[in-house]
Amino acid sequence: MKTIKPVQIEEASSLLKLLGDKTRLTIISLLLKDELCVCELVEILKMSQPGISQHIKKLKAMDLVKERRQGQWIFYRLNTEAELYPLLESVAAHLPDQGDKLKDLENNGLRVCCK
Amino acid sequence: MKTIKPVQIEEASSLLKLLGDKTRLTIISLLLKDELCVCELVEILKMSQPGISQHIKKLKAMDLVKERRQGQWIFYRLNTEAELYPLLESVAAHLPDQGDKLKDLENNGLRVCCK
DNA sequence: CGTTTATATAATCAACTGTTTATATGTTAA
DNA sequence: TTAACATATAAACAGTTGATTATATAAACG
Repeated sequence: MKTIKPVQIEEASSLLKLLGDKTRLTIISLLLKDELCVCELVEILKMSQPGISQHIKKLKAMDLVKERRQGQWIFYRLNTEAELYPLLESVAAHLPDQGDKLKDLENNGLRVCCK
Repeated sequence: MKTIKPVQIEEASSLLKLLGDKTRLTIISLLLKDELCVCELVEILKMSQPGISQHIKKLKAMDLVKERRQGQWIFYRLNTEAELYPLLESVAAHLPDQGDKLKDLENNGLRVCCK
């Protein structure tokens, strides 16, 4: 059994509010499998590009994701060193695997490769 | 390591949205220690009685709490058999203990005893 | 009965949220 | 430099939310 360092209720509720949105929670569970760029998320979530960017912005504001620019793309990944990451991880452990969504994307030739 | 039965992202995000409110998250963490009635929560959270009732109503709608009437009071407790309880419990494990709040209440003679 | 206490519901409202379209920034390649 | 692509930001807007006050329901008790 791993020891858990508690977080303040205020911080916890802020994180949970972010996760309490279907789109963002899906983004998080996808990032759990692999880093992704905005255009890939647009395809998977069938949502406008600015919509995705807005969600990413909120996740960044809570220090939950890191970015890595590669050419014209910006790849986002979970920040495993975030103070709230352990809580995020505990939540994620209850979510269904999203690997199939990435496979679908790849099969449709929409995966941004060249990493 | 306990096996986790995954829940749909839709359900999970609904629960997390509920928990993503400071007041409700505090209520949940208090109920983790003991059952409580509305008037006790009003004292602890310094909020209007209808405000508390509205939050309780939302928690009930998600089957997260059970109630037990005793005279004029209605005591609420967590429903440990709820489908989403395991996720709730995982989240709660990261929250600070709220035992002191109940102690304070007791010391001020505001605890509804006679249980 | 009427009064007090506890809780629920209704109505209201300001603030916030998630989305969209339009536009700006920035990188790549012709 | 210009065109194409990826992402960010701005503005707008409908829908939701968390709170309050006012009122209703219900139990306890004189």
